[in-house]
Amino acid sequence: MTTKQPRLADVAKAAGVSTATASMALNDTGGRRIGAETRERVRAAAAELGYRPNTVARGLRTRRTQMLGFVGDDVATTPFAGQMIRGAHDAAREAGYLLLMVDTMGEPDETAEAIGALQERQIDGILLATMYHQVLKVPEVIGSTPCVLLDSRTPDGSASSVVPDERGGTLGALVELSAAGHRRIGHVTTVEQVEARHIRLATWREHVASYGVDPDGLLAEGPAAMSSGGYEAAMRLLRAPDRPTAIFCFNDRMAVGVYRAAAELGLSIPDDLSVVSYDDQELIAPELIPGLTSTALPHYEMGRWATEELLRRLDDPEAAPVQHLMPCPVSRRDSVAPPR
Amino acid sequence: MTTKQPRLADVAKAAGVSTATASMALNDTGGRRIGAETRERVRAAAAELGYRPNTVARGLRTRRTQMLGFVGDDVATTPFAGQMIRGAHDAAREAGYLLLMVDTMGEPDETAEAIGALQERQIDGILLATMYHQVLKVPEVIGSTPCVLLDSRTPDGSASSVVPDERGGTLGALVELSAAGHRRIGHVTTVEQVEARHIRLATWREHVASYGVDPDGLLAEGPAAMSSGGYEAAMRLLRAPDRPTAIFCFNDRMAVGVYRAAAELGLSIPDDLSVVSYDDQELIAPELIPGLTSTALPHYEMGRWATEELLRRLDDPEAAPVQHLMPCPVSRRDSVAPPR
DNA sequence: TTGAAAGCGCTAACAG
DNA sequence: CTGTTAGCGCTTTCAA
Repeated sequence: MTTKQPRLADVAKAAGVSTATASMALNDTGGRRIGAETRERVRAAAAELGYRPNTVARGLRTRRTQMLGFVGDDVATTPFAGQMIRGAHDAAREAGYLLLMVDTMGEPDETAEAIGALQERQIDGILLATMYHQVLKVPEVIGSTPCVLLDSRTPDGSASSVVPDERGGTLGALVELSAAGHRRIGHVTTVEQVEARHIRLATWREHVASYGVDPDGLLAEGPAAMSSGGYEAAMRLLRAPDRPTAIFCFNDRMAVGVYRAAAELGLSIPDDLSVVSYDDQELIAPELIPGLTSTALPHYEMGRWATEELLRRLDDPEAAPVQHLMPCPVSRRDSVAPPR
Repeated sequence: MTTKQPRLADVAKAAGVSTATASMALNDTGGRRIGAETRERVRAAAAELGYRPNTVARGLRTRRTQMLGFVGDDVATTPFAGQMIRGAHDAAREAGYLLLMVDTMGEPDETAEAIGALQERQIDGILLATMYHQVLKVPEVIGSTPCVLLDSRTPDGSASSVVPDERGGTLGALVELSAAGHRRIGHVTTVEQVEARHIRLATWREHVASYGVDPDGLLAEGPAAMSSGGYEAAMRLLRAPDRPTAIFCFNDRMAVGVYRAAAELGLSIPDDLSVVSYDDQELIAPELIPGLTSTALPHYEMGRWATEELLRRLDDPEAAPVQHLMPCPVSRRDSVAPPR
C-alpha cells in the first residue's frame, strides 16, 4: 500500500484554502495575514495527511536548500574526523540543516571537483575541513559560495577559520609538569614539518628557557606515525648523561614509544619520569598504564564553531571574516609526579 | 566581481539553439536526435560560460536528486565508522551520487526524524548503518524509499543488507592457531549480548570440540570496552591448572588485556602463548608487540556493497532483497607460534 | 485576511 | 534533427 506523498495542494484542499495561504500558515510567514483559526485548520490538515514539504521545490524557489557541504581531506582514516563531523552535524541539525559530505583523500583536484559537485546541488555554504592543522588557500572555484575553514586557515585571513590554540594547549601540558616541580623538561617531536610541530616546539622552547634551562640537548625527534618514532627519540633523551625528569610528547602515539623506552630502561612512570602529551586520543591516552595526561584537540567544538560561523555568514555575507582559536583542554591522568 | 551563474538558457542562446536541444545535447539524452555538430557547439558554449547544471531544478523535474541518505547510529565515536562511510562515499561518487549524512546517536526517535529530514530532501535512497552488527527492524517511516541495511539485517529478510561473515572470520582466526598445532584454544569473550559474541562463541565452541577438546573451562568473559576486561578474563584462564596454549579474543581491546596478563605471568607471546583476535583495529593490532594476528571487519567493503546494492535497487525497486555476508580477512602478524 | 497567478531552472512530451 | 510548451511543488508578489 504505497500511498502517494501529499503535496501542499492536497493540504490546502483539505483545509479549504489556497496553496498560498497553506504555505504561509505552515511557515509562519507573510506577517499577520493568516487568521489564527485558519492556521490551525491548515496545520491540522497537514498533520492529518502526514504532509512533508518537498524541499527541492522549495529550494528552487527560495534558492536555499538547507544543506551545507562538508569537504574533508581524509574522513576515513583519521580518528579525529568523527568528532569534527559530529560537531558540524549537530550544529547544522539544530538549525535545520543537513550535511552533504565529500572526502577528497587530500587530492587538490578532488577538492575542486567536490566543491563543484556541491555547488551544483545548490548547497547554502561549505565547510572546508582538514584533518590536521594547516595553512592553505581557498580554491578559486569556491567563487562566492560562503565558506569556513575547519582546522586550517588562510595565509591572509580572507576566510573565516577555526584552528586549535596549539600554544595555549602546549602551555597547559607544560604547566602540569612545571607545577609539579619539573625544570628539565624534554621534548619528543615529529620530523614532519607541520604547523603543530612548529608551534608546540617553539612554545616548549620558550617555556623551558623561561626557567633558565637550555632546550638544546633536551630535544629529540622521530616520525610520529608509529610509536617506534617516539621510542627511539626517548631512548636518545633518556640515555643522555643529564636526562630530563619529564618529557612532553608531540602526540600520544609517540608517547606510547616513550612509555616503552622508559620501561626498557627500568624507569617507572611517573616516579622516575613524568610524561605529558598532545591529542588525548581515546584509544591511547586512557588505555596506557599509567593513564597519560594529554592535551585534547577540540575537534567537536571546532566543528560546531565552524558551522555556526558559516550559518552566521549566510545571513550576513559581508561580515568580516574571523579567525578563531579554540582552546585545548588538558585531560589530567596519572603520568605526572614531582621529580625525585 | 560576482558574476551570475549561467543558466541553461544562457548556454542555449550562446549556442543558438533552444533550451530543449541544449539540455539533450549536454545530457546525451533523447536518442540520436541531436546532430554531432550541434552537440559540440552546445558543449563548447557550456564550457565557455562555465555552466553547471542546477540539480535542484533538475531534481524537481526528474524526481531524482542524485543524493543518498546515510543514517548512522554513531558516526563520531566509532573508529570503524570512517571506513564504512568512505566505502559508501566512494561507491556513491563513482556513480555520480553524494551522501547526505545524519547521525542518530543511537536514538530510535532520532532515526525516524532523520529519515523524515532526508525524505523531505528527496534523497533517492537510504543507507541505514549501524556501528556494530545487529538485527533490527526498518522503521515504518521509511515507506517506499529504497533502503539497504549496513552492518545489520532484518529478522525477516525484507530488506537488502550486508553484515560481516563472523563465522568465516572466526574460523579464519582459529585456523591460524590450529594450523600451528594448537588444540587447547581458549576464548576470551565479551559479556555484552551482541550478535558478534554469539556467532564467534558458537564457532569457537564448535571448532575446539571438533578436536575433541572440551570448551568448558577454556572460556572466560569480561566487558569488552576496556582492556581490563580482557586482562581479568585472561588471568582466570592462564592461572588454571591446565591452561590453554592459545587464546582467541573477542576483539583487539580485550587482546591488549590478554597481552598484559601474559606479561604479568611471565608468559611470552607467541612462544608460551599464541593469541589471535578480531577487529584488526588500526591503532591496536599492529602496534602491540608482537604484532597481533587479527581478523578484520570489512567495513569499507560493506559500505561499498550496500551502496552498490542500493543503486541497483533504484533501477529495479522490485528486485528481491538480498542478504549479503562479507568475508572477513585475517591480518597475519607475529602473535602465533606452535605450542611447546 | 485571502486567492490567483507567475515563475524558480530544468526535462520531456509533442509538434514540426 | 530541432523548437515550443507544459509542468515538477513550492513561495511570493499582486489584486481583491
